[in-house]
Amino acid sequence: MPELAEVAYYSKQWAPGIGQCVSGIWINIAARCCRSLSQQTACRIFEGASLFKILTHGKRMLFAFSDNVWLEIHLGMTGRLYSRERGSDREKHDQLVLSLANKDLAFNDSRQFGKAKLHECPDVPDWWRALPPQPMDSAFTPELFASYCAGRKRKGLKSFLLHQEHFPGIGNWMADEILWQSAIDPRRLVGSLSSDEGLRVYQSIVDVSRGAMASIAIDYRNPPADWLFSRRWKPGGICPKTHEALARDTIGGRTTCWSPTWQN
DNA sequence: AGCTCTGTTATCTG
DNA sequence: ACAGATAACAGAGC
Repeated sequence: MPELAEVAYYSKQWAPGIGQCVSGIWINIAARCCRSLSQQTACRIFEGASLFKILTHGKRMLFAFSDNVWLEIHLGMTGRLYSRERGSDREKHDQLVLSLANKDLAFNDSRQFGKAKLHECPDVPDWWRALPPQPMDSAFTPELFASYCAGRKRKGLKSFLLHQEHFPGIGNWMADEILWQSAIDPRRLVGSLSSDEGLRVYQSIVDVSRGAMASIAIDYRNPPADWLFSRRWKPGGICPKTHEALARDTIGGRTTCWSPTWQN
């Protein structure tokens, strides 16, 4: 489920815990997504620590606690975060629950493809600072995009857009949306783009990222109704541009939805 | 019963 | 070196 804006949305679900002290922690230690944690270490590290800041970057989340504690969470395919009343029953597929003064903060992940990891350091970890600009940031410029393209000319466009080192937060539906909005066939190679087409893709990356942040990230409301978004999920969808049937196929190893005559 | 899936990683092949 | 295909992870939904 979670791409850029979904991750931002879920990260905020833990905001009710800001300013509160950790009084207990439960870990599903058998779960793959918690394999780097130990109950004992977590209890020691979180002793007396309080949550004070929530950071997100692409599909990554970082929760800052006092006492040099940082909890990194990646939601994988099915991860979600919840805030519940203190003492609520654990739910199916809960993997980690932090008990605070009056809230329980839960990381729930049915498929366990996500990841929870602890860091101990006085300030924001170096690797976090070194992450590339997010696609909605002003530092994500046409020149930066062009430099990414320059090194990947023989790469398929669809899988290129899914590269987190270049486009942090972009996932499968966003990549399809970007190519649909820029009217480019997802089967094209990066090196085949004209400079005008490259600029269109760049602009759509920015527009889709900002549009998702302005809708999904706020309250999980859908992006604008004229996006591909609402039509892409099931076979039989109709392209809002051409009113013709959308195509579905596996491109770059991922299910891809596009509009054959609109995108070329 | 069998197939799919908004993610990532390792491995094999060309 | 690069790029694509495939499998693996583990569960839910259709």
